[in-house]
Amino acid sequence: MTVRVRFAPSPTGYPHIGNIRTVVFNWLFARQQNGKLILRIEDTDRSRYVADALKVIEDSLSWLGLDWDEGLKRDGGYGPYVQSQRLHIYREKAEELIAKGLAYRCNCSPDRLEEVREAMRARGETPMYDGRCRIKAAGEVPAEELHVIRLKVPHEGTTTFHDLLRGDISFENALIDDQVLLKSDRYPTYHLAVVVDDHMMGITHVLRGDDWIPSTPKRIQLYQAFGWTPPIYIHVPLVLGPDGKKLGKRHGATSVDEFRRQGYLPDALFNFLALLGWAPGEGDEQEIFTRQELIEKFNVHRINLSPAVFSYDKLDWMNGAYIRQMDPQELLDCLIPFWVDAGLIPSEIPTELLPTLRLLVPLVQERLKTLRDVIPLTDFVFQEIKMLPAEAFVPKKMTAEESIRAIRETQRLLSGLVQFTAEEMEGPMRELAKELGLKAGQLFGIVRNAVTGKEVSPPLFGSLQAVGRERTLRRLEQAEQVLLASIESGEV
RNA sequence: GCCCCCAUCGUCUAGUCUGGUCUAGGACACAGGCCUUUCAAGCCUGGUACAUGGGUUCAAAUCCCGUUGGGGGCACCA
Repeated sequence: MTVRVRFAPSPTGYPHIGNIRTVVFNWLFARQQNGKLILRIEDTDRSRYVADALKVIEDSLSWLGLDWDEGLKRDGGYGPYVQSQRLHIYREKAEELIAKGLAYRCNCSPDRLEEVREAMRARGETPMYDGRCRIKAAGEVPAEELHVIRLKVPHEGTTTFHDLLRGDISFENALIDDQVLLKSDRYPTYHLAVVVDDHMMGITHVLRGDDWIPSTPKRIQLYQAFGWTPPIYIHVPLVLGPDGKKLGKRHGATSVDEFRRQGYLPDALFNFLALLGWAPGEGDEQEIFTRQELIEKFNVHRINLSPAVFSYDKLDWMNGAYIRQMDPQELLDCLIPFWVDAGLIPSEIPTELLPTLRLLVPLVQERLKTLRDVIPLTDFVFQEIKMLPAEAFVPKKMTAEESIRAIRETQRLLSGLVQFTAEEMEGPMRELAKELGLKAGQLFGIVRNAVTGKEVSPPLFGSLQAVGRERTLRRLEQAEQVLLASIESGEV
């Protein structure tokens, strides 16, 4: 039997990282089993429809490398894969259940339903439909009138389903609501559509968040009403925010697109997500895996049962690890859009700028946790800096006069270099420190603070080379002016 | 309120099925050190966990029950 799994988002928002982790599991399972991943769009809620959600869903999945075999834009013979294009099927199936006496029309008003639920809540009972229309004679609620169709769930007995990871899970039928199958706008609810589609599309395994467990018995009741065999259920634990609650919009930047914009690499995010709630085990202590390794090692039976908190710290570390192992040219290509977005370089990159960019890459590579980190790390190369206050140019155990002398000697040295490169300047600068009776760190610190405008920067000489001789000398000059002014005003 | 799921370091986890090799292993984060022009990276060292009570057993992180704690669900949303 070919494994067929699906991811069925609804275009009511942008895919967030919790749902995507579940897609990662589905994808891994499908790839490993040589099965198919189907992407189906569940757009049956017209009131919450978000116009560009579909495109963002597609882009997010593609960006993460989560390709699907069938579904949206990829026909596999089971289409259409967009539920709003299958309305006639759901209507037909709902009517079929009415004909079999397993469903009924209900014209209770939303207000009345709310009253009923409220009263039950007040009595400490599980709020559900009281079945007023369930006992009406066939035809009492005319098909032409505004109404919904509900499933007639038995009041006696229990409904049990098997979860691959947790074993049998049972629910009292008396606590299962007479679920609405077809809404008054003639669109199906999730419950009807998902059962009909999963069955008709030959879905073999349903891997989804365990927040769906409580509604699964409704699904089972429907399968029984239709006389179909349910798929194998694999409920995976939820992804929690740092506060221990189900990860969602309230946790801020959780959409896949935001991770992209923040400078996370798709491979790193994928690797991280795969390890959230799953581990290879058997003594395997590896953390960084290629996709191929993940596909080979993945095992649904090893998915954890308890929810996992999403750790930005660990993701940052992993992203940094991926960045460090990148080829410099590849990293440069990834970095350029971030420089452009920050307005540091034009989108049409002048060729004379390329050597500078190439020079910068090895300087920042091991310092980046995210691609976006490159902006604060290198902005001084592309734009004018704000001079630091005089104190920044006077290291401990030094006077302003000594600093001025150090700056002047540095200027002299740098102006005299034949080639303004990191290799050319390092030796002489170390010599200079010695001559001035300074530690290398003291002299370099002054220069760093003057030229980069920061106390933390990439390696100094490469930074100077990137800034260029002319601007380096000018900034040193400005630092000197700051020092002179402070001496005059008696600050230092 | 009712129903369901879950329970090893702060976090992600290995170990649990097939009790002994676990004075509980790894990773992230944290602390200290080395390296060092800053910051990183790298290397070394350190602290921190089997929720709790009762069983079963020669022996329990591992099996059973209760308790507690956490999470989720109870729509004409998915």
